[in-house]
Parts: sequence; C-alpha cells; structure tokens
Amino acid sequence: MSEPKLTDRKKKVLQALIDSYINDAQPISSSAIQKEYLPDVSPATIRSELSMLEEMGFLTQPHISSGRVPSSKAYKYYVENLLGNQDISSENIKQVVSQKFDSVQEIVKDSAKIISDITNYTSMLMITSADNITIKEIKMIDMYDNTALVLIVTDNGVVKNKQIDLPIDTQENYIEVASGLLRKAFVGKTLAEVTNNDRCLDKELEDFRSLFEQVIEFVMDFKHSTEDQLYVEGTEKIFEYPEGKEVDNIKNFMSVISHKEKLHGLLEGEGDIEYSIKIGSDDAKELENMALVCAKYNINGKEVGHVGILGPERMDYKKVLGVLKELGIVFQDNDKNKKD
Amino acid sequence: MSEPKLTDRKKKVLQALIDSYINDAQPISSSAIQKEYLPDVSPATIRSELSMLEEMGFLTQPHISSGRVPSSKAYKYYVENLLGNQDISSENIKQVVSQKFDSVQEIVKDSAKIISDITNYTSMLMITSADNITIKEIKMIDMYDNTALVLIVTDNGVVKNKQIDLPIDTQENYIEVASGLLRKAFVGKTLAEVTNNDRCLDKELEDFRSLFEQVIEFVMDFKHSTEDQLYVEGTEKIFEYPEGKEVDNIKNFMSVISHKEKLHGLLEGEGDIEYSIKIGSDDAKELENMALVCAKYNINGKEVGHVGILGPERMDYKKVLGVLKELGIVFQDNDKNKKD
DNA sequence: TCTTAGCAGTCGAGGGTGGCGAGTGCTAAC
DNA sequence: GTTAGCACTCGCCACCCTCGACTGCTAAGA
Repeated sequence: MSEPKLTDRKKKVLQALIDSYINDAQPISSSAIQKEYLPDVSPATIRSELSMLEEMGFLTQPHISSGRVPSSKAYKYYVENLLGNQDISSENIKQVVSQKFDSVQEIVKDSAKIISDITNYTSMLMITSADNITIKEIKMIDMYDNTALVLIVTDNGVVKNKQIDLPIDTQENYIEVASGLLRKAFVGKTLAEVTNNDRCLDKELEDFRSLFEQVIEFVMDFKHSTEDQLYVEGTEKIFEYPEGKEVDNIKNFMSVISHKEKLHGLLEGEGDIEYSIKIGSDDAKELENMALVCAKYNINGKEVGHVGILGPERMDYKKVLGVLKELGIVFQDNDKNKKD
Repeated sequence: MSEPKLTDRKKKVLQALIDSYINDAQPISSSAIQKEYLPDVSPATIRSELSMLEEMGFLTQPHISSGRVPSSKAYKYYVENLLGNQDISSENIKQVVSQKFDSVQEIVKDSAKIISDITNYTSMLMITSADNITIKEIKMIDMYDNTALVLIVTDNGVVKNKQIDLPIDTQENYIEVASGLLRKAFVGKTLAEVTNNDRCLDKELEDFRSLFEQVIEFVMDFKHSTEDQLYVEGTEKIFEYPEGKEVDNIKNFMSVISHKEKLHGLLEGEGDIEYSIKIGSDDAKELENMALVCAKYNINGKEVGHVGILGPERMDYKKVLGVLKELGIVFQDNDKNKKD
C-alpha cells in the first residue's frame, strides 16, 4: 500500500486524535485537540484539517455533530509512521527467561500469562509450524494382545506414541521387519514430507500397507495435535474496556479466541515475516472492531509458534510492541521483516 | 432440605410455568398457563395458585403487572420432583465409546465436544483424581546415544513415555534387567501408590537408584499433567440464548469457565456423590443466573474426572440429564447417590 | 494564500408526558 | 373452592422538547 503523503500538521493532528482516542474511547472534537495538543492554531484550522483527513479515509464521524473517531486505516498509518519509541519501563518481565521449565508447554503458558498481565489485553500463544519437525527415530514395539505401539521421536525431543492394531496372522518377526521398514521410510523426513507425500508402496511391501497407512495417519494426528495447541490468557480483559460493553463485540471476540482453525491462519500470517498487525475487518473479517498483534515466538532460537495479542482496535500499540520487544519477540528494527 | 408439600394442582402449575419458561424465557401469565396447560380451570384460579407459590418462594415477578418467573428454588424442586423420564433419542452418542484413543486427553476432548453439541450448552471436562489410575505395563526401550525410553501403559488405555538418560557405563543387558525390575516394582500399582511410597531400594538394586528416581519422577509428572486439565467446549453457546444478550451474564459466564481453581471446586462437589446440580447464586455465588450440572466421569469403570454442563438457570435439565445418562455418566436411578 | 472569528445548522442525549396493553389482586357471587 | 368482573399497576413506546456539543461555511484579516 502506497502510504499517503501528509503534511506535518496533519500528522500531528492525526496522532493527537488517535492518542486521545486510545486513551478514553471518546470521539474527539477540534477544540479538544487544540486545547491539549495544538494550542498554537485555532479550532477552525484544526477543523479544516480534520475534514481533509476524513476525506482521505482516516477518520469517521459517528454523526454529523460529533467529534471524529479514527478508522482502521488511521490505526495502520499510526503504527507504521507515528509510533515513537516503544520502550517501556522494564518491569519484571525478564523473570520468565530466567526460570527453568520442564516443557515447552509450561514456558508458553507462563509467557502468555505475563504478556496478558502487562499489556492488559488477551494474549494467545499457539504452538505452530510442526511442518519442519523431523523424525529422528521411529520404533515399533510389541505390547499385548494384538496391539503394537509405534513410537516417534522428533528432533526437538518430543516422543509421541500410538497404539496400532496388528493383523491377526502375524509372523514371528513381523514387528522387527515392520520396524525396519518404518525406519527406512520415515527417519530423516519432516512431518510435512510424510503427510504430503502420496507415496506408492513397493509391491513387496503390500503386506504392510495397512500399517503404513496407520502410521501416516498417526503422523498427521501428531502434526495436528502439536500445531493446534493454543494457550489463551486474560480472556476477561475485554470487559475492562468500553468495547466490552457491547454484546456484539464480545461475541466476535469469543469467536476469534475459540476457533483454533481460524486463529491459526490469523496468527501465522503469510510468508516469512517477523510480526504483523492486523486491524479491523479489512484485514480479517473476524476482527471487526479489534486488532491483533502477531509475532513469531522463539525458544532457544528455534521458532516454536506464534504469539498474538488481541484487543480493541484502539489498542495501545506502543505498549504492546514495547512488551514484545522487551521479551525479545519483536526486534529493534521495526521496518524490516514487517508486513501490515 | 425438607421438600415442601405441594398439592397436585400446584405441581402442575409449577411444572407448566417452568416448562414454558425453559422454552422461551418469557414471564408467564395465568391465562397463558390456562390456555396451554390447564384449560379446565380459570385464570383466576391459577392466579391464586401462583400467588401462593410466590409466597412459598418458588416464583418471582419482575414487576407487579407482569407474569411470573421461576426462582432458583423452583428449578431445584423441578429437577428433584417434576422431571420425568430423561430418555432422549439415542443419537450417535455411542460412537465415542467405540473408538480407540491414545490418551485420556483425546477421549475427554471428544466427549466434551459431543456433550456440548448435543445439549447445546457449554460443557467442561476436568480430569481429576489420577490417583486411581493403575499401571498395566511398563517397558524400557533402547533408543539412541545414551538415551532410553520408559513407556507406561495404564489401565485406561493410555500410553505415556519419557526419555531417560542412561548411566554411561551400562552393561550389555542393562535395559533388559532394568525393564524387568521396573515391571516387578510398578505393574499393578496405582499412580498414588507409586508417588506416595518412599520405597527403600534393596541393596542389590543400588545400581538402579537413579533410574528408579527418574521413573518415579516421571510418574509424578504424568499424574500432574493429567490432573487438573480442563477442556471447555461450546463456549459460544451462551450467545444462542437470550441470557447471552446481557453483558453481566456473559461476564459471569466467562469468569466461571476461565478460573480453573474455582471450577475445580464447583465440579468436584463434596463427598462421594454421583452427580449434583447447582442452580443460581445460592448454590455458588459465581453461578448467578446460571446452572451447572456436574457428574463424575468414568472411563472403563474408573473415575477419571468430572464433567460439567453450564447453561442458563432455565436450562433444559431433562435433555442434559438425558445426555449424561445416555453417555453412561449418570445412572438410571435418579434418587440414589444424589445431592442437592 | 493561509488562518481565524462568527454564526447558523445538525443531531444525539436526556427528560417529561400520555396512551396502550398485559397482567395482577381483590371482591362478591355462584 | 371456583369464577367473573373490575380497578389498579406498571413497563413499553412514541412523541416532544430542550440543551449543548460540534460542525461547515463564510467573510474578514494577516
């Protein structure tokens, strides 16, 4: 999107208006801007600026005799051009990093809580991108009755297992042979490779067709169950804002946070971007009156998922980005690797 | 609570009123009851019954010239005395039972979804009391490097695994020996027995001390990760009812489903009861305008957790209990093992 | 050409009023 | 014990009015 050219004063007016609206969610009048932000010019001047900004699509008026309210476009311009330094008082955020955790889940859960507490918005952490996980080892183990267990060890240290029914007339060494075949077929492959490939089996493997099918299905399940893990914290934050007084807003809000599939798409975004900010229903129809700040989430330098912060459109972007930066999620350089 | 003595006609009036209110959430007038439920008596008669029922605390009037609305007390009387047979058309509920699952989590998640879909209320499943889960099989498997995998199969069909570091100087048959020892020590024990016991190892087992410690720790982790897990399905169902138009109700609702600790107390109830129905803020202050039907949840005859169905106070108790019954969660005999 | 004071115009919010209708409670008669 | 009749209550809605917060426009001033 080519960014519109605004005069300095228009920028000031726009910034004042957005800052003010982020604060108290009230339409702002020309005289209010004059009093608090631009005492050097008269309200009339500001009015003419406002009407131009409105023409350009940055502002809307709830009704003709009310003040102005920023549009989604305005927020986008704001985060791209008007946001100053997002340093926040480095509170006790770092505590997360210093702790010791027993599982990715725990880190992620704690992070979500902290992010939500500090920003005062709802935070979501989703463990995604299971595509690149590779299978390091695969084993088949005889269990009991006619059941065997297939074990998969991945390169990020996760072991997953699945019970599988054996054919009734198995030979002595079935398990061993099958185990070898599985290893040959799957070790070193990524989950994506395993699940996408429609591999055709050699004739000699015909006996193991059912087994292979079961294993591939298992890998798919594994991929899905890993991808889908979602931690939401601070669900009730929405009620702290005037937006939470509107049932429709709450409904939208709940719909976003409780549909994993949709959320997945929203959080991951497209391409290889570090973070993105989605504002309003233009960016995603679910996000009416809301904004979602998304970023990749890394642990030990490995990308494990995505974090999202969900709030009203007039979210305090400065604070949110500040927190993400502090947590090392979003980097200093704002304008690289970024997409609206 | 000593249940009040009501005449047959009062019961009929009360039942008519509650049935009607469950249907459309509108205050009911004497003439409406007369028309649809009791055409043999005049509205005036019903009015006098109504005013007596109100005096007894079963009904309230939103305002003096409106119809009546059932009180929490009425719902309680209703579920205890007026609820007929809760058989519902046995839909495809049983499908859950026939499937094979690899973890309690999966079973529970699916059940929650199904319960919510069929009842059209929000369902919550909490896995509690992992204490009684017994270990059915334990195996140790050589993996790679210096790592082995310990597998635990429990009696409810769940397999859990953990990677364990081996001592550096293992003998040839270490795995086999260890596997046998583990089996001897743990198979048949409940998780509680394993984790509580401060077992002192025989001297001869000294070599395996570290292994045993790791395994016991693993069992503890397993127990903890299993306990307290909460699955909520159908969060958005509340919006399908007029109660979901009130922000305060939604707020309460969200507060109930997002605070695990509170929910824990609510779902578990006190003592050894099969199920309980909590209605309104008298039963639990969080439950204003809401009702929560709770029951123990068993898998293969073993209690693994509790299920809760959360909806408006004027919930369709018949349907809810019918579904629980169909799923084998609540038993035929309503009046045994029951509490408030 | 940009800025500003002045002024008319717009419209939402809030408050008061009055009629309608759905229900009730009471009473007296059956 | 039941019922018809009737007076009464009160929420709802539509209407109207005023107030005041802003605006856009215009014409004069820098």
